[in-house]
Amino acid sequence: MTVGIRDVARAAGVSTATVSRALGKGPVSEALRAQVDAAVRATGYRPNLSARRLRSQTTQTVGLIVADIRNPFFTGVSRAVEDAAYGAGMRVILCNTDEDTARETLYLRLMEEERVSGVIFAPTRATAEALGPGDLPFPTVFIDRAGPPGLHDSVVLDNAGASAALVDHLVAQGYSRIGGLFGSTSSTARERRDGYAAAMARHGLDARVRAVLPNAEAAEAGCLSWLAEPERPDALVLSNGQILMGAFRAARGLSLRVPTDLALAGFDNEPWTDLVDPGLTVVAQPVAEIGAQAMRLLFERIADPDQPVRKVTLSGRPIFRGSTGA
Amino acid sequence: MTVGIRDVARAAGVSTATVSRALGKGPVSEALRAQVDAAVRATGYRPNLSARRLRSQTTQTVGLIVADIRNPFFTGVSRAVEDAAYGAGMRVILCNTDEDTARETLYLRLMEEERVSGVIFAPTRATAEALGPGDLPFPTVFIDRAGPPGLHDSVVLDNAGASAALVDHLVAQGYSRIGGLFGSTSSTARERRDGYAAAMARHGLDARVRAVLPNAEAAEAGCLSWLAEPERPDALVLSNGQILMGAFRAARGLSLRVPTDLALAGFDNEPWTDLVDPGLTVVAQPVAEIGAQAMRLLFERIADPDQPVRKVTLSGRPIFRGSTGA
DNA sequence: CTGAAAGCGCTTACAG
DNA sequence: CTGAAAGCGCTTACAG
Repeated sequence: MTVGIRDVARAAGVSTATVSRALGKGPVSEALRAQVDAAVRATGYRPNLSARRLRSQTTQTVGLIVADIRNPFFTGVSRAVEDAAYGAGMRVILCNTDEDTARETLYLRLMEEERVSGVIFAPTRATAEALGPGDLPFPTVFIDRAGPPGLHDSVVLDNAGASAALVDHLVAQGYSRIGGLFGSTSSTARERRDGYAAAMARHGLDARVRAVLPNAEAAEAGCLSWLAEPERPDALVLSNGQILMGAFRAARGLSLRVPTDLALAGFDNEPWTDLVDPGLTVVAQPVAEIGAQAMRLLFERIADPDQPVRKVTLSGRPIFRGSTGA
Repeated sequence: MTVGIRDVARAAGVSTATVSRALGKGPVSEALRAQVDAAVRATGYRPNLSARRLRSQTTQTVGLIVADIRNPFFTGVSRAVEDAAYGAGMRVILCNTDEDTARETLYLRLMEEERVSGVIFAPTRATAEALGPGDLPFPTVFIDRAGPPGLHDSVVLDNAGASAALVDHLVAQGYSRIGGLFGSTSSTARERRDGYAAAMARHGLDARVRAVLPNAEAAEAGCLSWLAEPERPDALVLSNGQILMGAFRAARGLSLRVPTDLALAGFDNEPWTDLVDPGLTVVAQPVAEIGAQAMRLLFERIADPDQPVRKVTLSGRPIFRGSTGA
């Protein structure tokens, strides 16, 4: 009932081999190609991709495993990855782990069973550290989170530098009791924390660090208790857009005036950050560039599996707004 | 070099048929199953899904085609769909059309080539109206946008009712020059427009309707020119979260005070809508419920392709905030 | 419960 | 340029 390549061949009066060549890039005479095209249209033939993949031993597929698809950072990266993939004639399988190591394992296994050409992966810190170079049976590029040095290709932000820029700015604005709230699951959050701590030390200030799960709800709860303490910070550095949102909610819940009572500075230039009052100071990440570079590294790794490991570090762009008195 | 089912069979001292049965639900003795499990672990075997799909003639895959993955409405729906799918042992292929009919055609074709079990689809109005019941070679459930009555299963919001509730509320708050800005590509936007117009007529007020592409940039530009006109509205109904954001930006750009100079009421209870000042009155959509119902309809349609067409209509929940003087 | 054999729908050497 | 034939890695009647 469903039409196969044999039906097309019969309708065109040629062999299945010729149909296959006409559909692909094989050498076929103009006359036969026209017959095949007509037969394809007449029969409504659609090639079976499972059969094609099995036979040709190439899936033309890349996997993209992100930590949180609701996070606009990953939405932006995934669009760039998809654009690059479709431009190269590949499709992408998108998976979302919710920062859960069990789901990471599950999806890594799925990628293997799908026989993907390669994977772009934003791993939790736990998984990044557990994974040796030989543990992944396909070329892999880490994004947003690099893992231990030298093991995997990666595209990341200069996290320490970006954190330091925020601290320098806050100090210049006159703040000194500057706290830092960072995600607990990613190496990126850790780098941002370390960059914050180094900058604080450079200014001769005490680092005040806390960790939360990187979502708005957890961040709000963490800030509500922290900001109720007598020794509360007069400024906060927040390690991503979700945590920044939670902090902003907490400040509002406690009726703290921003930036007078509390300054806020974070990551990710999400659309809402300049919609609130005051606008929020953030480091904008080059999401499209991150996705595009990741695909480039992946393709080059697929083409030459034995080349040395590469790490691309991109700079963030600080945007100073009212939340830090700018 | 890559290990196949024959290698596992050899290692376990059984036939490939037994390995296949042990991995699936076939009848196998406990002893042999244990041998197979050990051999799978020893060899690191991963089944080839392309081969499995080709041979078993079932892909265990559903397609999800959304109009804009950056829109939190679709992100929310897709999470619900994925949860339901994985719970049923199926995977999902997610595609994003950007409201572009050419990409809709492309992805519909991809779904066919992937031999998906079924598709959940948020079509543009143009595509929904062009598609007869026989034009889709797989079971399909429309979400967010129903298309012409009686042709396809669908899960939608009571759009007209929700629009009317916003108009009634604005009238009760004392507004009368109430304009409506609606997306130009979806049947949903059209229903919201019609519900708005009917409610305005019921109140004896003139409807003032404009259309834009459903993204924040286009909406902001449209509002900037509209609100600069002498006969400008004193309140706006906006047909989705992106358009609402554009309108809010325009009001700020023109230094209009909300709700004194201009009231705003829209759709989609996105996290930022209660973060801005004043908070924005919106109709919250039951995104998780929409996704779950769509999967339910799809599974039932797959199980019984000849059952009558069904349409599930869900109610929105109005949330009144400061942007309408509430 | 188990194995030998056929075959899912394609692509690709191999001959011509 | 074209066709006949083999085979990708599985699953599933068919016998036993």
